[in-house]
Amino acid sequence: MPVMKIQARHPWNVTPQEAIAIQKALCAEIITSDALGQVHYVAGIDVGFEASNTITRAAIAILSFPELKLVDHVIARLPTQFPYVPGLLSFREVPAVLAAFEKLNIQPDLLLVDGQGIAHPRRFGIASHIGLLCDIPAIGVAKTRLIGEFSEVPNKRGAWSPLTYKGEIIGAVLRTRTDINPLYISPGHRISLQTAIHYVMACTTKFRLPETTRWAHRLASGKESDIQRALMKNATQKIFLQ
DNA sequence: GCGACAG
DNA sequence: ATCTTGTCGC
Repeated sequence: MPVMKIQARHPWNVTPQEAIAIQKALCAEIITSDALGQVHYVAGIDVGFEASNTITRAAIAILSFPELKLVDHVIARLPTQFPYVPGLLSFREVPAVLAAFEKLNIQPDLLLVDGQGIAHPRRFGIASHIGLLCDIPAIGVAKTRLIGEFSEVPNKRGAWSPLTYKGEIIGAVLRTRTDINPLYISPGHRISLQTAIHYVMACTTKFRLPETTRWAHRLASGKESDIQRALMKNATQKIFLQ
């Protein structure tokens, strides 16, 4: 039974120029201090494409926190209607993400989104956009850099270097594993950089990417066989305890 | 003008 | 993002 309904705040069938204007207007509402409660459920959000990019597929995986067990997952498919333009990623991917949100049976307390938060030319990356529209604390977790400068990160799990842009700290280059390339973390909405780093580390176990992201990625890739197995295993344990 | 450029 | 097998290394 769906538990979320997202209010439309602006159109999506817009020109790149209009999209930039929307970003500039909405970025004023982004909160980069901690405005979150207890975290019981963390969501991983990822997007993939099908049929020569004509279909956008969004996946959301909900994990219990801090156990990181998969407790819910949804997939939504929508026709793609915006091109990939660096800086305007959310206008291509978010419509499908919102459709997925409306299918969720559990409301997440924190979102880990593939892509940037405020580490964006207009401080309004996809994690900020999703966090604001859903009014849920959100963190941008990107595998590569969009903007900003940084110095080399110490080669040790948990170490990080500030990501700066025009004299401001907009994020962190975070080493989630020793000897592995770092991730680019930035607040999306209703969370500080320090707290964002804390939750990303808490969601990362033995791989480079957080478990939330890994589940969402598997879902967005279409390989659902082991996902169903994990859900069944979980359900079976619940029944066993009753 | 030239280079950079999340997914 | 996506097209895709084997393969190098811990």
